[in-house]
Amino acid sequence: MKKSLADRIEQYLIVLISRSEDKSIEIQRIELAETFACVPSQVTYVISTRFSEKDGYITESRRGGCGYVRIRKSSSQSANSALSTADLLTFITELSQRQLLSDREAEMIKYIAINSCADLPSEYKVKVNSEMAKALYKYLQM
Amino acid sequence: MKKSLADRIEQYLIVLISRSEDKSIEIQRIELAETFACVPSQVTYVISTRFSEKDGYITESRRGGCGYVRIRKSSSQSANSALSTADLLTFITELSQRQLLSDREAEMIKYIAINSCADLPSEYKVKVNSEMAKALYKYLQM
DNA sequence: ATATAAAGGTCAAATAAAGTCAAAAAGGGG
DNA sequence: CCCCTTTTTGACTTTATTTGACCTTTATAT
Repeated sequence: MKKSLADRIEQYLIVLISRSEDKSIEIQRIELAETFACVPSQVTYVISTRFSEKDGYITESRRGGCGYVRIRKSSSQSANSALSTADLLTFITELSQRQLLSDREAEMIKYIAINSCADLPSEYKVKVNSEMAKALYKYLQM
Repeated sequence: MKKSLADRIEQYLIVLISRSEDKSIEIQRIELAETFACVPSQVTYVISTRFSEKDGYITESRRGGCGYVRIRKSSSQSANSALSTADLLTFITELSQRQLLSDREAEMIKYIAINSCADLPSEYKVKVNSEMAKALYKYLQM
């Protein structure tokens, strides 16, 4: 499947969020646009179509000099039932840091996590993500 | 009996599906129409008359830039999708036999596969399974 | 204070697909 | 030949993405 530019930017941001300490990132719209060689409003488009409140994210921004866009995983729901893809990736990274997963295993499972529910309706996506985390956790306990 | 255009397109798609790793293909309607030198809606016609749910297929699509039509052979009709999950497990076993996965990796991924979509509506379960197979396959190619 | 530069925001147009629907054409059986 | 079903076509609709022109906000230099 050929990925659209919007899809690629989305994945990039998801990975960044998952790698972040506190499940939140701060980017510069212009910089990201340069990275992907596109117009800045493309970034705005991606954020508004894929990182909305409905998708479980909260965004803030500031204009002017030293402006930024912050995307944060809204933690309200992350307790038990719903896990964003970024959360799941973070979780996998943690397992790897605790040496419960090898680097290769972590990478592979991340790849699976990103792709296997990529275009599921978001209420199911968060569910699969959280089940996947649970399964992984349980498997490694045994 | 002369074969109609619709028949030829049907055959073509059936071959593509049968050759695919996970019994699912993703096409671009316009592209296929060009291949057969016909109007795009001819493709829609073929899909709706020969690849319907009743025929044992599930289709999804997306409009707009980088749009696609995905056709998937649904491995079990409505009852339960144990078979489809079984297919995925078989596939994972094969990867392990071909030494693309270690024993531990195969076991772990099987465990995840079984649990992560256990109580999803079956049309989505089948889909996650097939995406998972596809992701695995693609990851190991890299 | 004010001006200016440096962000980000908005919105609509352009482009790229796919879907719908009904009319026209083509077959096939009686 | 006539009627019915299937196929073929194309005009129009809907949805998604990409691009760019113009607007607003904020920090900083004068």
